[in-house]
Amino acid sequence: MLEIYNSLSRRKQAFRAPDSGPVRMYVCGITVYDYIHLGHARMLIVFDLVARYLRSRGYQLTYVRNITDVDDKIIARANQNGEPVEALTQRFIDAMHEDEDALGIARPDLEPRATVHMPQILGMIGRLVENGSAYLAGNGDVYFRVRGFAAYGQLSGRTPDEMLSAPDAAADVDPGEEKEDPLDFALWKAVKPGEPSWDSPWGPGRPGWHIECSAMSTHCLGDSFDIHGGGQDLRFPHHENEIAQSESATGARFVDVWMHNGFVRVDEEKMSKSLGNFFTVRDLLQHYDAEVIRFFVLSSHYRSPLNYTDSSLEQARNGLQAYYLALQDIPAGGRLLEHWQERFRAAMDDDFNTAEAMAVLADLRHEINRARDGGPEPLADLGYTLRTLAEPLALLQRPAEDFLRGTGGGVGGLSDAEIAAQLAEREQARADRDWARADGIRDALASKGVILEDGAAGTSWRRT
RNA sequence: GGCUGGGUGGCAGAGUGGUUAUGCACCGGCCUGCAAAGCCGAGUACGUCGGUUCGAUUCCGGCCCCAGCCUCCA
Repeated sequence: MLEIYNSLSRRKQAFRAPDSGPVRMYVCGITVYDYIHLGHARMLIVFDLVARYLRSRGYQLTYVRNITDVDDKIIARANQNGEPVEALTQRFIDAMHEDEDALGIARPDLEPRATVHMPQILGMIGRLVENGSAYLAGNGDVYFRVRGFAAYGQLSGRTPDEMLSAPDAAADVDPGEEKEDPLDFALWKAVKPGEPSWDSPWGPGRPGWHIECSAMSTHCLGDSFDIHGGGQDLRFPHHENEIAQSESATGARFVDVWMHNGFVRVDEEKMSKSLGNFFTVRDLLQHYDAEVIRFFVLSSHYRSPLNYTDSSLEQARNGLQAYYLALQDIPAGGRLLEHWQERFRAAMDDDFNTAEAMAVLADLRHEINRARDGGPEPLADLGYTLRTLAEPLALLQRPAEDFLRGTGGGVGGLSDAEIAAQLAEREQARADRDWARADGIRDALASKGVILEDGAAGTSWRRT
């Protein structure tokens, strides 16, 4: 039985799929004004994992992940670049897709963009104004009346009064805002010079950040849906506000299960743009295979902080390499060994505990190596089982040679042909029992990142 | 100040009221011309002070420390 930790109830709960129709999942995606970094990648990988695992468990799933393509930062960046907003966002949407593809992240079923859902956004704001949940201020902004929503604070575990007692709470109201209450937040921002705008019943302007997700998620999935995900930092205020808006507009319970992934840290500090301590996916891919990055991300539980240090990806690479070494030359065919599946499933059913699940895969790998010397379970079955179980993790799906001989992201290394030539030369040296020369060639290759292994069936090689 | 979540062996990272997590690294042995990979084996843990218990890393309480949110942020 699958259990998922629900941020709303603050405990693990048995997952209940809808009585009919697919499981509906919405995840807050990327605000596109720059290249994605490892923190974004974690979110993308985690929910890709959730989607894949749900499907592997037999659920039908509709997975929606939005793209925020209008907001303060985007506008600021576009102005800074002297570039139209649409050009900027399209550029980084393309870049995001490239990075996703590289990381083996399957596209969600729907990828709605805020700027093409203005009718839905305006419709929801209209309903909120009509039923008194929101109001038009003198400055042309439309605000949501937080005090009018009794359940406000349920997700963040704070009452409105507690929020106001924060040290800097009074500073929440920016100059130019005309809120009835400091906690109120903008649904619609009146246009300012140099900003893109859309017509609305309240005058030209653009949507606030939170409303797009309420409008697009309910538009794509219905007033109520099953899972809503995003990074930990979105829990408040973004998701709290989504609940308030959506439920005030529809009168229905918005979301069943809220999932929040933990942060990536760098030397125990949050990785973020504002701290400047981030690594973009593109930079990392220059040095490491994408699967190594995925392996690293999945090595810890999705809710735990993931600490990135200099050796993190080295460790991950060595670890992943061992799996592919075990999978090398495994006979084709085979069938799924169910007792391994049970162990794996038990781990994954426990709130997607990939760390535990990967320990099962490590044991399985060990069993494969033992089976080569004749074990109780057939090699082909063990290999097939390992690959099959790793499917929802999107790991170990390539031919072993591809991974082991891949460029590893290294630039300027030896070509396959050059390596082959060196190997032939070394074979001759070995045949001549000229060990000094053979070892010299091996050392020279090693210094260029090529590892040789002499086996019964000849010498094999791989790149580090 | 309020609210979250944490403190596990050299590093990463699960888990459990009494029995080996797992991986990487390191050490010994086997294998190898020597290596590598693999196998076999060893070692190094559970922030701190109390409490409950026959027994706590695991439950309870205090304390210390860390990270995050309370403002844009995956």
